[in-house]
Amino acid sequence: MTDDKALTPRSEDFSAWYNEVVQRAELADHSPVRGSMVIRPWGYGIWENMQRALDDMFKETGHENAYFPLLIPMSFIEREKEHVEGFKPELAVVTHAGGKELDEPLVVRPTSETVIYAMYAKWVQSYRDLPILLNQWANVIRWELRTRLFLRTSEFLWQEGHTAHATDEEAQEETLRMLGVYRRFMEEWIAMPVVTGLKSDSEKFAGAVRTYTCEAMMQDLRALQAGTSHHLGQNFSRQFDLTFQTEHGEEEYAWNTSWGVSTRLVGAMVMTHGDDAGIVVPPKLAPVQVVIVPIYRKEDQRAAVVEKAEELKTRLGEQGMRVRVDDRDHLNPGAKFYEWERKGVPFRIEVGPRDLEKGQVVLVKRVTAEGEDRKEFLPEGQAVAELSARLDAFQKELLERARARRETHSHRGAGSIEEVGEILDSSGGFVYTGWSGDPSVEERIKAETKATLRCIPDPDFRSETPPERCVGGERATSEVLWARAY
RNA sequence: CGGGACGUGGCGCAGUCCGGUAGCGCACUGCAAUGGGGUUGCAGGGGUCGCCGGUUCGAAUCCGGCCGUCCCGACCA
Repeated sequence: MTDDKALTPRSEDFSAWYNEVVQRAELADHSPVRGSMVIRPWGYGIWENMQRALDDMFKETGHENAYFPLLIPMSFIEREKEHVEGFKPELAVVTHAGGKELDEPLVVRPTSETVIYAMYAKWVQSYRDLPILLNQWANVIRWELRTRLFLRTSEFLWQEGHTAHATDEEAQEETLRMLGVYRRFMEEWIAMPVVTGLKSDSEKFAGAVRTYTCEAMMQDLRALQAGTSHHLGQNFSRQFDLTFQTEHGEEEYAWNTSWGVSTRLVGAMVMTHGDDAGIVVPPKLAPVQVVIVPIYRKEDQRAAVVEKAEELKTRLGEQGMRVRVDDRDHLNPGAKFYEWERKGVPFRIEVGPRDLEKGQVVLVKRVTAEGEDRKEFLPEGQAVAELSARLDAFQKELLERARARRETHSHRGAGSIEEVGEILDSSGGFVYTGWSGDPSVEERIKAETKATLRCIPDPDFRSETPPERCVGGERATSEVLWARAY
C-alpha cells in the first residue's frame, strides 16, 4: 500500500497520472518479467465483468467457445506472407524443450489465425459444415518494445473470434455484425463512445483484406484503438487448404473473419472516466457497485451500525446489486472514503448512529456534476428503493459525459495538412477531413503532425456535408479521421 | 532497438561528488484513546543499498558488465 495522499493531476502529466492510478487503484502491478503485468483482483474483477458481458453477446450472435493451444509451429506463422511480416519482430519463440533443441521452433501465439484455420481445414468438407462460429478466451504474447500496464504489455488477455463462411458476403456481414457488438459493448458497458470505421491499408491487420475498428478518445484527447474486426477473405483459407464443396459440387476456399478485444479495454476505461481522485468504474463493470461504510464511536454503536449495514447489503443484494460492507476497524471513515473513491466504486452509503435514529442513510455518488449535492441524506427505504435506478442513471451520465467531451474535441472541415497540424497542436482531438485514398498523404500527415489515419468512419460518424477535397489537394473519395494515437 | 534519467526497508526519498559499515517521512506491529473526509500518543519490527564481478585494509559511495523502471524517438491490441 502506498502512502502518497494525492495522485499527479491529469492536467499536469496525464501519463504519470495513468501509471499511478492503475497501481494505486490496485488494478495491476509490474511482474518480474519485463513488459508483463500482474492483474490484481480489483482489475481482474472488472475484466471478468467485461468477459461475461461480451461472452453473452457472442453466444447471442450464435458463437461457441473453444480453446486452441498456446504453441504454434513456426512454419504455420510463416505460411501467410503479410501475416508473418506483420508479426515476425514481436514473436516469442520456444527453441528448447525437454532438455533438447526442438526440430522445429514453436511460436508462442501472437494471435491464432494459423492454427485455427489449419484445424478448420480438417473439419470442413461441405458447405453444410459452414459457417463455423468460434471464439476463444486466451492469452497471447507480442514482444513489445515499449510497454504500459493494460495498454501495451508483452502478454495480454483477450478474446479472438474466428469464423469460416461459404461466401464473401456472409463473411462481410459477420465482420460488421461483430464490429457492432463491440460498439454496443463499449457504449453500454464501458460507457465509452467510439467511432467505428474502416482502417486504411497501412493500418490494417497483417493478413486481412479489410480491418474495421472502434476508436475511442481518451481524456488527453488521444485516440485508442479499442477493438478490431477483420474480414480475412480467403487469405488464410488458401494457405491452409480450408476448402469446401458447394451445393453445386465445386470446390471453393472458405471466407474467414476474426475479431478481438483485450484487457486494453481496462486501460481505456481508466483513461475515459478516471479523475484526479482515482479511477471511475461504470456500474455495470464495477465488482462492487455500492460500498457501505459504518460510522461509530463506541462498541455498542458499532454493533448496531454494522448490523444495519449488513441488513442494507442484503436488501440491495436481493435486487441484484453488488454490495460490500467495509467494517475494517483500523481505518477511520475518511481513509475508507478515499480508498473506495480511488478504486472507482460508483456509490457509497454512510450509516452512523445519527442516521439510525433518523431512519436515514447518507448517499454519495462517485462523480457529481457541478451544482449537484455531494452528500444526500435519504430515508433508508427510499435509498433502498432508488439505488438500482440511480446506478443505471450514473451509467448513462458517464457515457453522455464522455460523448460530450469527444464532440467538443472533434474538428471538421480542415482543408490542408498544415491545418490538421495546427488543430492538433492547439487543441488536439479528432480531426475529420477529405481523403483521396493516396497513401502518400497519410505518410505526410504522419511525418508532419504525428497523427495517424484512425479510420474511414462509418456513416453514423461522417460529416453532414462530405468534404470535397483531400487534405493533399486532390478530389476526396472518402472522409477520414485523424488523431494522435496510443 | 537508439538517446537521456533513475534503481537505498512495502512506498517516497536523503546519503554517492570527497570510501570508514545506513538514515528520514509515510506505511506496518502492539496498547490506549479517536471515529460523519487521509486521527493521535507511547512502544516496536523490518534494509546482503537492483544483480554479478573488479579496485581497496575497508564499497551504498570508485570502475566494468548485466537487469529493471521511467521519459523522448523508430515499431505496435
